[in-house]
Amino acid sequence: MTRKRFDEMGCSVACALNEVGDWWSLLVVKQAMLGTRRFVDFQHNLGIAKNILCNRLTRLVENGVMVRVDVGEHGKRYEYRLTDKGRDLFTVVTALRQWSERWNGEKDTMQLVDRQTGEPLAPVVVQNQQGHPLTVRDVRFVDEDGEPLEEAG
Amino acid sequence: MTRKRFDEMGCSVACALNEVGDWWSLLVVKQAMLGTRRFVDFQHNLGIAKNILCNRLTRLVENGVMVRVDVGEHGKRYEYRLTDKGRDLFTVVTALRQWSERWNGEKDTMQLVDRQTGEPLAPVVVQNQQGHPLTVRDVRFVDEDGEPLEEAG
DNA sequence: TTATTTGGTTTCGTTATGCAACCTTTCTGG
DNA sequence: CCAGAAAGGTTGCATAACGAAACCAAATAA
Repeated sequence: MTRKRFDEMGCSVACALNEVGDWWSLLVVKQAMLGTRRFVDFQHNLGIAKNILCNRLTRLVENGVMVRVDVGEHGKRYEYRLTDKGRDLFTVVTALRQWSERWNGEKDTMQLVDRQTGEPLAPVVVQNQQGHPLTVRDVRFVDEDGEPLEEAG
Repeated sequence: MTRKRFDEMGCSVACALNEVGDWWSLLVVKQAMLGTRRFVDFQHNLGIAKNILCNRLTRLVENGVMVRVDVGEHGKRYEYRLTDKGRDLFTVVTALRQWSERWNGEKDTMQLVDRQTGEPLAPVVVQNQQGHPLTVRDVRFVDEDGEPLEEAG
């Protein structure tokens, strides 16, 4: 039995999870955002098994989230770097981090601050076009024609 | 070998992934945000195996993301509903959805709009205290004492 | 030139996932 | 009230993913 395909469910969330939805991928991306680029550094910082790391990096490269750059002077020695697509996951990672801190307490030894001001970041929120914050209760789910969706059942 | 514990890595992202980081959990949460509450409805809408769904719902309840409410008139018949903690994942799910739509195209038959105005949502962004958008390059990672972190290696 | 580091691959045992069958309790139609 | 269907699981089995450690070739450092 192969794992369920998430990229054919007609759901963009499922599609995203198909690329970064396993236990390790987002952690690798997060680590890359901290500046880690080398295989061994990912391995040591994350405590991940080498074969799993190898597999994840390969998949992230295949999906365009990271690129493998040959930095060897006389042969192969690699760096793994985030692409624009990968860097764009910053919102997701930050939202996840903040959610965890809100509900599970500060278990992180690390904090994110604005490089300019040194102040902590504002909470990530969903907003409408006017910049007004929205909760899940403030939105409606509509189909392509703008018709309301009633798919509770 | 048990799966790696993510809640003891001193990383809030890892801690979050420990709760909702498997393939299905976030999809269950997303489905609940669409209004789904019953076991069979989750099953049909997601196409998930019953034992996996059972396992995920149990874990989500254990982690306080959902609650199981007995709605049977003369016995047991359940509804699974999001808690405040679960609803707070709206930001994460929306960020993930938008990321997928930006980079993989519109593969979703569903759209989110502001219930009031009917307009599509604004992109979820990370901001500083003044409401200015920040990319990963605009932030610094500091430890508890505010000292810059250089953990690339 | 030898030792060490890097970036893997292989092997093997354990865990997770998917599918189908089955089971008990509750609701529905007549 | 009774038959049948539906809800909400559980169990068993087969396959896939994961984790730890051993091993290995190429590149670099000493």
